[in-house]
Amino acid sequence: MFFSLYTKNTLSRVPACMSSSDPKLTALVALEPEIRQTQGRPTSISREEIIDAALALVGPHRSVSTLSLREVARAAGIAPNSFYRHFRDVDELAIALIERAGSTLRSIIGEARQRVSAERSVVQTSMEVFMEQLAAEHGYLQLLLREGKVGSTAFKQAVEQQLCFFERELQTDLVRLEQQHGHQLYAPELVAKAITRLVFAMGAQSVGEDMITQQLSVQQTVDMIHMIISGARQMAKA
Amino acid sequence: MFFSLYTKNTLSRVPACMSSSDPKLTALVALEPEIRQTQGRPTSISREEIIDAALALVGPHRSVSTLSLREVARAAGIAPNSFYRHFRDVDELAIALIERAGSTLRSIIGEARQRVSAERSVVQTSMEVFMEQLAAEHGYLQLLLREGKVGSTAFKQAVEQQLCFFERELQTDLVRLEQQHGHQLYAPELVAKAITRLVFAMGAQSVGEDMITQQLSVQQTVDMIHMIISGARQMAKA
DNA sequence: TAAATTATTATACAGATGTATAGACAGTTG
DNA sequence: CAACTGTCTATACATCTGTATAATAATTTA
Repeated sequence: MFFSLYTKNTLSRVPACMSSSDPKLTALVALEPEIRQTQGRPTSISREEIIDAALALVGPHRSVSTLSLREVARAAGIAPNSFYRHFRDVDELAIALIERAGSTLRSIIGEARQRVSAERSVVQTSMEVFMEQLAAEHGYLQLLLREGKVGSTAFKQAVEQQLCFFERELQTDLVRLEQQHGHQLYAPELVAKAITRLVFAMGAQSVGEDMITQQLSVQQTVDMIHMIISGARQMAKA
Repeated sequence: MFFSLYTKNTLSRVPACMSSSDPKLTALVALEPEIRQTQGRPTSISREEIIDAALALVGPHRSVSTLSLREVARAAGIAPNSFYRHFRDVDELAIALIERAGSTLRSIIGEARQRVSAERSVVQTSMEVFMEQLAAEHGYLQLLLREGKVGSTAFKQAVEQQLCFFERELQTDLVRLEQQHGHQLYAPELVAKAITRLVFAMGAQSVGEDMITQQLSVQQTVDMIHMIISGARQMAKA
């Protein structure tokens, strides 16, 4: 009787709604054949499950580029060679990981935007969403922050795209709120960019720290943001 | 006749003046015995030369954590086991790399600060120095930016410490200059921190970009810094 | 001179890695 | 039923890794 050495382990799945729908983003990575094969043995494991396994392997600190093919295959419960049926190499897996992290965060941010539309402070809400995602166990944000610095140009572009998305949303919200309060901002696109970068930098620093240290970072960041906004108002008057 | 397999390759040295002199910093890494051994065979290769070799290996993108002991030893022209005479493992080497990058950059910036004492803008000069270093072929700045995001907790702490040094020096400069101009800053330590993080974030983004894109980033960053300072002045009045 | 001490070396070994090869499995199509 | 086809597995191999061991080289000390 046949007994496989590779037993598939159970891994947490992400909801299907989190899959990418952005044409530019999916164009970056190698497409998975959408059409099911009409002949031959069906795949026992999906591309997504390998991504899940890899995602579980890269902890809060580890870089995707340090993943080995055998390691991922082991975690996914398949033979090392079966990996090739889904990805050309580990780099292709890494791109897929980034793509998924980006698209997932997009959908999350989309939901968060509706919270902002209430009377709550943009700054406060944005920070909350950011810290939530930073602390989230799936680690998508941490992955983005990490690979943007290390990986190839493709990695960095993927991260940069996400940051620009943040900025654009923040800018429109800022302009709207300032008008409501009778203020005006100097170079609102720069304000949004400064805030975004600052938040990401401060967030990346405080990852893995204890609760009170994180809260201190949040408070510091909020103060910094107030400086920026106050300065931008001042410069608009001049 | 004896013939060594490992031939020492020539590598660019850095001036001796760039070695660290900060007590807190050297306490972090394993101390190199300052006192020359009174007995036994002298070391044929110095700790610094191994660091040079490793620095040459990690290019603009590669992370220090991907270096292998044998690889470094090969590049330094020594036997793999000789590595242990200088470092416990590769992680310790990595810390030393970060430490050197930080101390080197601070000495460079220290020199640049004297340029500032003329009538030129602090902000403008600081940014110029920063971008110079980002483009410099030794890659110290890129190393700092990279390892802060990727490596283990020890790496991150080492980078964090370097950033704190930057902040402290910037803070004293800011306070002094503001007093000279009859201004006052709200929470100068926060101002210094915000500027430092922002500059590093913007710099990390524009690394590898073309000249005009980089110059745009510089201008944007300068504007951002002006916002922060203007805001901090405003908040000091209130 | 010889002894002591330390740095460095060559050799070796167990484990991990990427991948090539050939065959076993599970479906579809005739 | 028997081909066909694509997926998976087991095995194997060359390479690289970190490190243990023992021997050698170079210097100081007695």
